[in-house]
Amino acid sequence: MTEDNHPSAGAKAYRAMKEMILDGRLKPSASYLETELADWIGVSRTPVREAALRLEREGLVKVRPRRGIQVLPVSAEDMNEIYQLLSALEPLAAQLAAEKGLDEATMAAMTEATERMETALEENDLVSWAEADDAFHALLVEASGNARLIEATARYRTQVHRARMATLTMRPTPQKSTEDHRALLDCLLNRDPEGARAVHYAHRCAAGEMLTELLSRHHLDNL
Amino acid sequence: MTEDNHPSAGAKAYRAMKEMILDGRLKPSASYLETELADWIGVSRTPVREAALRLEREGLVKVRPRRGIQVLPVSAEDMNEIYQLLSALEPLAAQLAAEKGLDEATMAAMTEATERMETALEENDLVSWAEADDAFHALLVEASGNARLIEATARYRTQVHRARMATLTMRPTPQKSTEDHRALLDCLLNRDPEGARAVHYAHRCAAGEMLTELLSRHHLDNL
DNA sequence: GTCGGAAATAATGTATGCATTAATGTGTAC
DNA sequence: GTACACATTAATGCATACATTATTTCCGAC
Repeated sequence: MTEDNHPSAGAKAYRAMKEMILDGRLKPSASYLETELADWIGVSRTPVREAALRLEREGLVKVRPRRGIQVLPVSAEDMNEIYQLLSALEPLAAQLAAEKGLDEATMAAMTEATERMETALEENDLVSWAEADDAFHALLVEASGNARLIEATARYRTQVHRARMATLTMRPTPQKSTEDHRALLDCLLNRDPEGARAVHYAHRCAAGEMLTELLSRHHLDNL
Repeated sequence: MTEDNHPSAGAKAYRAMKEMILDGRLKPSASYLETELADWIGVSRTPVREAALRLEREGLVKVRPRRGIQVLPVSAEDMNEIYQLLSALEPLAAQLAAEKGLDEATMAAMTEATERMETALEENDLVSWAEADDAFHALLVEASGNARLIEATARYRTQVHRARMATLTMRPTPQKSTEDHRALLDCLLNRDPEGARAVHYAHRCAAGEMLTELLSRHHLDNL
């Protein structure tokens, strides 16, 4: 049957389903049966069910009794909620990271991510820019050292990713955004917690407003 | 408005396990087998496993392959992490609630909770005080209208509850804390988002420092 | 006597079958 | 013709059986 059983089937189902949602193979608002997904992934219903429950907790799907596992569309209102949260959480991460100080590896990685954003901006390579931006934010939260904070922000990453990708070409050139990252990095290196918090809070609020405005203006309510 | 009134075995297992952790029938640091819990609750392993995975996601237990489901002790460091998060999340809730304005029912309920805190303080009834305090915070977050914010804070409620109960008799009389609530309520009624945020942020920071200091001073690392 | 390896045991992870339940379609009655 | 009810069908939720794997114990060799 399944010859590829080295990683656990539960993790396989989770990753497969998440990936399928992310790349659009499972369409927003559409519903899928447990059996259907199980066949498709190559595992039984149990791990699929497990994964569905987990994805439901993460807000990506809704399991509706007898009506299938529905991929939840991300609305402008959802992104507004998420950005409100991230505008509280990430500045906290920035503050904590500045208080603790960055270790060598993190410092290098964040500097590198910032430079990648700057060069991508010059070359107008928006996809590379977004990737570097994602990496920067992930590193920042990691650097806070607060495991629960890391976990909480990770939960929203895929949804933010969907929205960001959809709006990448509509948004203005991320000049200011890139400068914000450089400014935050300076605060981190100078061990200035209050500055880091303030800079990143402003950054997040601006990003959130820009994104939700874009989404509602373009009626992107089904990401 | 938790509609988890299903007679389903899954919900039953979840509630039973959470309750057993909360009231100490399942002891911190101890491990329990899936079969054991299933027999004890009166369902099969499947819903127990489901509940265990959910509780692991909530940080209450850790499922360790072949070593059972371990009830995680809450350490001073854990409470520090949680209070850092809540110090970011709840002030946001206060701000959003003040921006939106409270509906009649919420306004009444929060006013009532505040009054209960005040009378409980006069009568030195710490348990009632803590209950009213919990209710106030829950109402505040609900009033933010941000579903993800509500969900995120709910996740830490049981752990905070454990720590608060353990330290209830050690802490100084919550005079200042009660006054803070009254001040926050005024900000909410006056529709003062910035004030609400600031007042509640200060409140949360103070509460967090007090609690973690108490926990580490009394070496309460196994709640 | 101690260390290493192999086998047995026990607990998890997965699959499957069964029963419950909700949804839909058809038939009959008004 | 429409509405309501009953029956059929199909999908989930749960339980149980099975397979996988890790841990521990025992035996043998050095």
